[in-house]
Amino acid sequence: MYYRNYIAKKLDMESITPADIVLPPNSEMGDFALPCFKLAKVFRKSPVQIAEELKNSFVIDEVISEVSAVNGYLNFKVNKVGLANNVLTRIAREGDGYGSSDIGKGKTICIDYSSVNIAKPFHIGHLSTTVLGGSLYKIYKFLGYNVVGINHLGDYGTQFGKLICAYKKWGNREEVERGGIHAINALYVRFNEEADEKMESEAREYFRLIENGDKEANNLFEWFKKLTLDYVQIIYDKLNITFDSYAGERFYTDKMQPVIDELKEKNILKESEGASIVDLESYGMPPCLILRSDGATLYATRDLAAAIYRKNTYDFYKCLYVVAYQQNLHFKQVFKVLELMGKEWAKDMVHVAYGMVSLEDGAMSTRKGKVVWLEDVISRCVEKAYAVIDDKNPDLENKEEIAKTVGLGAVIFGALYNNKIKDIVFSYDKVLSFDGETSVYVQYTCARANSVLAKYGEKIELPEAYEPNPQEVEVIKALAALPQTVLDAAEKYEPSLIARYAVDLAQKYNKFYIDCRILTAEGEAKAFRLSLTEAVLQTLGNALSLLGIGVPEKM
RNA sequence: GCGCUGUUAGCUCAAUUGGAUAGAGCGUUGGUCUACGGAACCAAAGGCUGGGGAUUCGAGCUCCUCACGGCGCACCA
Repeated sequence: MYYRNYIAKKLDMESITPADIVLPPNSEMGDFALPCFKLAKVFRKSPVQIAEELKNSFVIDEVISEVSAVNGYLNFKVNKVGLANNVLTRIAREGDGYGSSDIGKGKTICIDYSSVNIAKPFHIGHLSTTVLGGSLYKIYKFLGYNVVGINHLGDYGTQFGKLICAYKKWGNREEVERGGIHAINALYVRFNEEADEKMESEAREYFRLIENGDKEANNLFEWFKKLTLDYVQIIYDKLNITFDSYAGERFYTDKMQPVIDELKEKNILKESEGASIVDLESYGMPPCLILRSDGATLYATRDLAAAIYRKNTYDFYKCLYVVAYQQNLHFKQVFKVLELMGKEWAKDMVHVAYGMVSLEDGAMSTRKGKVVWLEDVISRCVEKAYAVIDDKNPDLENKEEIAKTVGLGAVIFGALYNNKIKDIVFSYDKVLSFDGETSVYVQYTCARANSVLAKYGEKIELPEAYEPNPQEVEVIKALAALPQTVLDAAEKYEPSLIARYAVDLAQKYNKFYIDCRILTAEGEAKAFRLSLTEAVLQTLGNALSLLGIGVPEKM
């Protein structure tokens, strides 16, 4: 942004703002450019002529070293010595904080993500919300926001009555202790396969018992809940995911009545076919169901209560829901109802929607056993990483640790590399591929950089007057782009921008690395290239850590 | 039927939000190889950006329309 501001200021014209300064397609043309087409109307001259005139009146200085006019574009080249110095000193000074900011100071962002269901194991479909939310959490923290990570547990509903019913009929304590969450899930699956009308009604009764505080039913439920949370915690630890609140659906049991009262009071609630709804027809949406005809609350009721509770508790600046696009309509309805209730903060609610995961032979189905468990994906990636390390670098210490960093990186990176809205067809071939645009490529680049620095082993001093060659400039420019990339990722709720940034920087460094000797270079070139290497290592590490991915020194 | 969303190289995806010659990875073909780590690098081939229209000096991006896929549309979450 610095250069854009500088150029715009220097041009000193009302109709030119820093946002008008663009980047040329390649750096031979220049480092920045001003398209003069819009100015053509203002000045009633051809863009070519305007560019030419601007070029002639522009005074070269110590920041901008060259100006040229090409086909209606005014192209600028910046002084590379200054550029390199600014970027490299800044990275050295800011270290792990390079790319961070304080724009979020004093603002709170709530992020609802992962939101596991009690008694259901993690499958590959839960990966997106978990790593997307986890990364947004880190990104906003990095930008100075106060962040509240919320795991909105799925801990309410008749399925828990079914589960208790199944457990009482077929289960026993040792089996569940031994089999953990998969044993619980098996009971639930069996219920859905075998239950008759009698069991269904028993299940409804058990659910009522939970609701009414029955001791036995609640003890069982709490036990299932604990087993689930212990189980997911292991996965969260591996994925570098943290939460500040586990207030789930049940937490809002006693917070829905006030919402219903408020809706009535504000005359928004309507009777329809025996149920209570908020009519959204004039907004082109189906009605939002608040109470079933039997008086029971619904999904939307709880989400309304949760939103209001979060606003009251955290006074958020924004409240994000990292949930698949399947629920687009649901969130549109809930947000609209909040607006109709007169909550001016309804505009701060954001549904961060992402694409669906399916398998190569179609949609996943727990009932049919067509499911890929996340823990299996993780262990296969780690095993593969171990095998490759063992093959290429058998004498390495901490091979297990490194394999974890590499394998888990691949799992996370694979889920974050593309635009979140794209659907994903899961395939083991893809997650287990460690070539090309992957976290492994980025980590490998870091390992190389580390290796160079370790061989040199002395303190590195950045030379002040070194004129970088074109390949070095490419790396410098890529390095400079991290702060803006982090801001963009936050603004668009899109961690993939950071993942792509990391690959881009790694590619540029690798190109430089192949063509330019570092340790055998002479004098200033050597010192500069070592500084560059240090900066790349630091910056790649910062980028990956925003995704929850670590960087091994060797691999 | 209505709404949301997607469609870019053989495959998986980018494209600085309307700018210059649409770029990467995988795959294919050919090359770099006694090294600062080959999990790398270079080169070639591969495109009417799903079709058609409109707006604009300029459209992969905006608008209209059609086609194909995904998701959703009242008592599940």
